[in-house]
Amino acid sequence: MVALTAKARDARQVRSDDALRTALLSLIGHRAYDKLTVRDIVAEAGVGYATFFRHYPSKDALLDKVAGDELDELMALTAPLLTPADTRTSSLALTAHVGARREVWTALLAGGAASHLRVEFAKRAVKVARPDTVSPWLPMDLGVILGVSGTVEILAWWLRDKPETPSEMVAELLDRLVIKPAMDR
Amino acid sequence: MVALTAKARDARQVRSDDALRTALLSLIGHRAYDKLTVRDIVAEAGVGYATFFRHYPSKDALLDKVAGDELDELMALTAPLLTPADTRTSSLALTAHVGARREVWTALLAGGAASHLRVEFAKRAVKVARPDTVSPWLPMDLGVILGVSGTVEILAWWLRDKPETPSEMVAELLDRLVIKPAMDR
Amino acid sequence: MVALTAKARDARQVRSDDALRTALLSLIGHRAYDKLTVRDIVAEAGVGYATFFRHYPSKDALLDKVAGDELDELMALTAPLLTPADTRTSSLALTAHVGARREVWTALLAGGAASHLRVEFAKRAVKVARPDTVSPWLPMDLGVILGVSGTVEILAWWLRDKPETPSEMVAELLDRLVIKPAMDR
Amino acid sequence: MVALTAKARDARQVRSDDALRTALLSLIGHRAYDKLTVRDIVAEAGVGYATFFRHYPSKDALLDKVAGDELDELMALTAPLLTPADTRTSSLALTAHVGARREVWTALLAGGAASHLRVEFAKRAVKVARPDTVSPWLPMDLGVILGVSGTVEILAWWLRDKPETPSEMVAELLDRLVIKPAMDR
DNA sequence: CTCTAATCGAGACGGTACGTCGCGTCTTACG
DNA sequence: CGTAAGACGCGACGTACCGTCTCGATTAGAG
Repeated sequence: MVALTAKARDARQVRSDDALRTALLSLIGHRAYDKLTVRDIVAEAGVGYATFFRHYPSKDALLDKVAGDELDELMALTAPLLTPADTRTSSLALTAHVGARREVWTALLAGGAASHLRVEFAKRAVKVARPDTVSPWLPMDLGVILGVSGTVEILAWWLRDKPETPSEMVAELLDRLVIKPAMDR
Repeated sequence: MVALTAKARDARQVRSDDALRTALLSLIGHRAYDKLTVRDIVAEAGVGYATFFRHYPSKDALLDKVAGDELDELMALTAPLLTPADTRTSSLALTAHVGARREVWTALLAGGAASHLRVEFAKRAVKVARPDTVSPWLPMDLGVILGVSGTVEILAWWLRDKPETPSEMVAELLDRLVIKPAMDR
Repeated sequence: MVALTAKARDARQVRSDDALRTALLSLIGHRAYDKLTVRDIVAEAGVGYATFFRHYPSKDALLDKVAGDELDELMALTAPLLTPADTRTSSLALTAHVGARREVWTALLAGGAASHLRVEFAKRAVKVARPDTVSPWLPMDLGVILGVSGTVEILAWWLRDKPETPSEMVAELLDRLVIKPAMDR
Repeated sequence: MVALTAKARDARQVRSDDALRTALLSLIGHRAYDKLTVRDIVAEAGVGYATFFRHYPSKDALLDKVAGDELDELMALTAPLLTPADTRTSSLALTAHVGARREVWTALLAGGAASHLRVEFAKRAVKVARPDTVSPWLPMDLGVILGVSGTVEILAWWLRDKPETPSEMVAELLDRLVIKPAMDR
């Protein structure tokens, strides 16, 4: 049995935290992230103003947390599959997951949050990047940047402009335009 | 016959406008764009606060103007060269020009202005995009998005992380990672 | 049963409000009211700028409140005494009270606030004016105007030019020059 | 032949000056004096903005000039008639003159300019005040103040509230309520 | 009847104060 | 006795006028 050392959190804390995260995602779907105020969020969450700051030091911190969790889930699914031999499987896993959580990802990629997402995405991508996954002539840091950027742009285009496109076709585009070019030798 | 160059403006207007644009570029190099206030800009420009709004309705409008002008110059040089047959020439023209105006582009690509630049860039790119410059299997709007995004990311990486890289090598990367994949059939 | 004295307000509100009112009175003594800025007042009060507007919609509103309260107190003392038979008692009550609160009244009557005071004074005077207190040949509204105006002028002259004059003598002047002429038949 | 010594002014100056004075009087009839901007006045006058300041150092200066001229005319007519023996003649001259220039005086007495008028009026009144025109028990400066104030109030009431009242009746009120009480011994 | 200097219109400019808004802290009263 | 409600200090916003100034265009009136 594992002694759950860390933080045994008050039930109310969990409730407030959930409310805040849900409220952010809900609001970001209808309004630009930077036109959103902390007061909007707490009103939507049905939570006291000061309570927000007991959970997050700023609006950005909440966004980073929400986006970060979502990205962690995504990375856990796709990164292990990423081998030079079969990039298609990884691409498909990615688009399938995003397609399944469409609402959340639409909110994150629209409404001005995309740039925050990009940063969080890049942080995680550098951790899993291995030298053998990019071509020798391509500096690895640039490879990561382009991989993240291309992925974000394709997903945003998909969810924003062509939501009917099946995830397999998006995976194909992702593989062909972003992954493959970086692995070409 | 005198070539009446459009609007003959008061000399003071020109002076203030120049001061504002220069100030923005100068400040953006040292501080994040969104941590910049209009008051910072006018202080740097040595111009009265209200004068800012006589020239631009907002901080964003000034940035868009500055970035837009720079982009217009860039597009004028590179777009005419963009043919499917010889994309390398166009890439080289682009990186050479950016390298020549290194300070300005460094300022625009660092400091949080990159997302604004991306938007302005895309506006101009859709105007020059022709069906024969992207593959049939690639929706043209997505092609433009990825072209712009990839270009911005590579330039930002170059100027920020590897300023010593010769422009020819950057052009090679640009061509291979961004242009070619979109033209592949 | 607890006598709930109307609106039980936050202690901070009371503190800020007091500070603002005191600051206005203090500043108005040294500088013309219309040369006074809201920023001056909040600086004197040791209160944030925005806080001013959380209490009053404008500088005038604060003055009207301060002057109004002072006038309410004055009217409560003098109006009941105002009978055609014995106007002297009323006049004396008035000058005695003003003399007792000399600093406040000096501030209100000097420094350009007199015209505001006049208006507030008139509002209250019309409420207590009774037909039998002015002569038949004198329209009552004009009677009120002249009564108020004359009173204000005499008080201002007293406090500004002849502060040593005893209140009894001022009451005599007030009665003879302002009250009596309007009651003469 | 009269040698026009003084300033032989440029015809354009005279035109601009007239336009400004007329514009002020015209505007003051419809809007409160202190809600009036210099730009409003020059727009109404059809005169350039800077031109205003070539004629008057401030908005107040223009008002004082306009009001002052009007008062000079009034004083020239009424002051000579002011004798203890026959104050009625003087009162009548005053109300008759104001009635004849009704529009101008209405503008000056309404619209917040009354307090400026009061000051200018008082300046002129102290110059013509003679000891024998006020009672011994009444300090002369207070006599002047009350005379001016009462006159202004009565005129304002007349023009604002009871414009149909014949000037003779106003003169009667003025004499009985303002002049006589100050001369009573 | 011309020429020249005064005057003008137009309006940009540096300032100052306005009143609003949102932030993040801190207090207060209530349940 | 903890928490929501919200007052507060702060500081940027964008607006409105102020009074100064620069700029050509025009126009009076002296020669």
